[in-house]
Amino acid sequence: MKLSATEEQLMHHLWKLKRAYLKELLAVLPDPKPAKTTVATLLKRMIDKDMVGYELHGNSRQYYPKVSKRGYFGKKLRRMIDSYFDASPAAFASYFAESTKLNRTQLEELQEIINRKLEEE
Amino acid sequence: MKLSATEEQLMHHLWKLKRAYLKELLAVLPDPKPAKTTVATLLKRMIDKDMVGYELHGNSRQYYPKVSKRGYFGKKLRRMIDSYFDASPAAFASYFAESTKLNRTQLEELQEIINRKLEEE
DNA sequence: TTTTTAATTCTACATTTGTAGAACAAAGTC
DNA sequence: GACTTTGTTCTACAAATGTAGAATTAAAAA
Repeated sequence: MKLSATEEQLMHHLWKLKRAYLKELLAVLPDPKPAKTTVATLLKRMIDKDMVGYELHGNSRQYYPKVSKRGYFGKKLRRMIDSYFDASPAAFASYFAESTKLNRTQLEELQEIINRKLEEE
Repeated sequence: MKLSATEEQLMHHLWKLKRAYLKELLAVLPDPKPAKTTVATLLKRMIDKDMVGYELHGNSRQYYPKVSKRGYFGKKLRRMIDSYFDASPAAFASYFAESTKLNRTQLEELQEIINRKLEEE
């Protein structure tokens, strides 16, 4: 299932807070803040999409993400690699490595990670 | 500017064909093919968004992408890195390297690319 | 217990997206 | 010249998205 752009924004806050009441979410939203009913509507839709769950505390709900940020991102990235790199992570990796401006330290760190993976086998 | 999901699909075909008449686009679309007016509508919207241009040949138009696939993808990826990795390409790179299953050869190729970049300075 | 606060549900409406019929036009074919 | 192909524009409409007021409720505070 996919979140709309605005829903995804909200999800980012929820991922950060881990669990939050409506009020707490509203508190962290940047100005101009939407109406509370707007956020409530979004949350309801996200629940319908099974991306958010909640726990009842008294009469109100403490919301939490039902998908991890990593998991959600991973799927998103995979879809992108499928359509833009013909499903080849290696092709994507080489594009990324070529195109991104990483500094020496960052490149060396990457090298480290790859070395570790190579040994790991 | 951003394309909707369906518009993006169509764009992929246009990127592949480079330039195409409506008919040619329809020809490559997978079954079940949409009505020609559907594609025409999408193209018009993409033109409004300045993502597609055309050249008049007789009474009809030869459409072409006004953004490159790489360019469009690059922006998309950057936005994702901004929101999921706090704008740190290095953080993303390390997530990717950790999480993706590349085989030995692919890892070695990556290593190659990184080495080249390191020397390049 | 009256009032306030925080939340929830319902309803509503504008915009964007996905999809396509109807109508019309030009260009090529018979 | 009549017919077919290809394309374009207009109009339309359902679904999804972005946004929020009104009404209602329950808990908390005074």
